[in-house]
Amino acid sequence: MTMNRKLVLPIDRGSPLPIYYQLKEALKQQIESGALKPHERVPSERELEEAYHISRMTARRALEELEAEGYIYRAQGKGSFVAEPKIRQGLLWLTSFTEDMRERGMRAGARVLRAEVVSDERVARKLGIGSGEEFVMLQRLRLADGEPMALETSYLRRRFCPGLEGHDFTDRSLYSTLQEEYGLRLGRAEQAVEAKVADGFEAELLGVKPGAPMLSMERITYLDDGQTPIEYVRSIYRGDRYKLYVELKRR
Amino acid sequence: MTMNRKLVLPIDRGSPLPIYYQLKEALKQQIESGALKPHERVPSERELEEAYHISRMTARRALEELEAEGYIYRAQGKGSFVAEPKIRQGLLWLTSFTEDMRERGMRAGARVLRAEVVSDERVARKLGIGSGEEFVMLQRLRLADGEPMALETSYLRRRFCPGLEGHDFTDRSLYSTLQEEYGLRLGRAEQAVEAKVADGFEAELLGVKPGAPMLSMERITYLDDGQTPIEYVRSIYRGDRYKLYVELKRR
DNA sequence: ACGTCCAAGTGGTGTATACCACTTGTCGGT
DNA sequence: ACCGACAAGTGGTATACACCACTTGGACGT
Repeated sequence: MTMNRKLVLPIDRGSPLPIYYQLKEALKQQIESGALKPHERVPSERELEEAYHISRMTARRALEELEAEGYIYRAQGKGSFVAEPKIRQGLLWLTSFTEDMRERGMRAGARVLRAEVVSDERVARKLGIGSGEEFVMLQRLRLADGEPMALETSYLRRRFCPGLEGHDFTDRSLYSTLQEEYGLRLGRAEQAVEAKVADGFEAELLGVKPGAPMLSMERITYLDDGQTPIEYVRSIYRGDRYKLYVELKRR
Repeated sequence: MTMNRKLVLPIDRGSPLPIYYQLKEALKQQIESGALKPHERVPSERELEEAYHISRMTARRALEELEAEGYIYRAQGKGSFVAEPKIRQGLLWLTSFTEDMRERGMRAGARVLRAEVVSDERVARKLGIGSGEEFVMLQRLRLADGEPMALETSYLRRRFCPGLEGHDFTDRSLYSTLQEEYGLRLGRAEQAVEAKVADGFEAELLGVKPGAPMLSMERITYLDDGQTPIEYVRSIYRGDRYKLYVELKRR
């Protein structure tokens, strides 16, 4: 194809956003919208260089990042091509239950079981903080499309979010409340995933039989400074409704 | 610190390996050996430039890749620093069982249960290829420190590795055999993780009770062109011995 | 003694250039 | 008709340079 419909992508040299980033996002949008189809050729480094009057290294950087994010694949001597739509990554990203369900095409909901101030030595130890500290403990039955999906128990350090226990989290995202009401921005988390079987309490709440397979997750969340622990969560998901999807790369 | 013990890393300009790669691997080795400790400063881009008479962009590329692999973290205006091991170990990579167990500090082993040529329509459909294609099916009981850990069933496209079924994979890594004997380099994989309970067959082999919790994984592996499927694997891990540790980042 | 400012050092972005390895199609000779 | 050589185009590596944003610590003034 030499017809080369030019794809007039909006690159703004005055923007505070880097050029390679603007170019990357523009191409990404072209791919996600379907304007560029899987296995279709994407402009080469030198074509981009000429089209936007940028240096090849800048064009290259945009393409490199698109490759790293799985949007395109590249082959020496051949060119760069649109990759097949990948499975959305459930692992790797720190998201709330609400965001997770939306990505899976389901509607998130909750039934608040407990919301109170507690002290808990075990939790304090997990977070590596003094055992005297108080937590806001929030236990919710999480629903997806109205059906039970998971039992989620969060412990938040009260000194960072006093009064949190007074909010109603039936229809409200915990993470957006932390951000908007308390100015707390989350940065990263350490999560452990393991298989369990449902005990009587969990089975009753989640509508499965005792002994049914469950995915159990334990998470420690840190603020965006990367080192201040803010939350400990233990979640148990129905094994028949919940899978994790991961894209793995070779090191 | 200006004392600057020089860390004479071996960089060979005549080598077919790229300079940035040699530098990256050398620094990686320094970190893994403990010569560079967590949160310790690693040489800056300009220091590396001068020390090895390479350009800054080359030094930069080595550091960028180390950051992407979780070995270091970088901060504008401050420098580059060694990351804590748990960060690195929490990043998921496409690895073999052998490599995974080594990271966990255990010794990997295997008992080969089946190694034969088969056709399987369901597997072909998973890989998105023609249903007539033959596979080399390899089923192994995987051991960690001599104890059963997982049951692993791999299907490899026979046209890419004819005769693979003749090898003995008791002590041999499947992935290194693919690389060394057939020149097949793996690039990426899509993996699904879910909770299951052990059936009678699995329980017997793995030494757990029927109904015990298990982590089940399904993986499709692609060659390093990013689009040619080469392998379908189904693994089932003992829930009492195997957990996933993941480092989550905020998007 | 205290604060302000600034220079030096760091990583981040961008340009311009060169050569290499690999793929593909074409032109030309046999 | 075949095949080899070659040119053109692609991504991969490397150099050298310039300027920016940000952090830190020390010099300087008050």
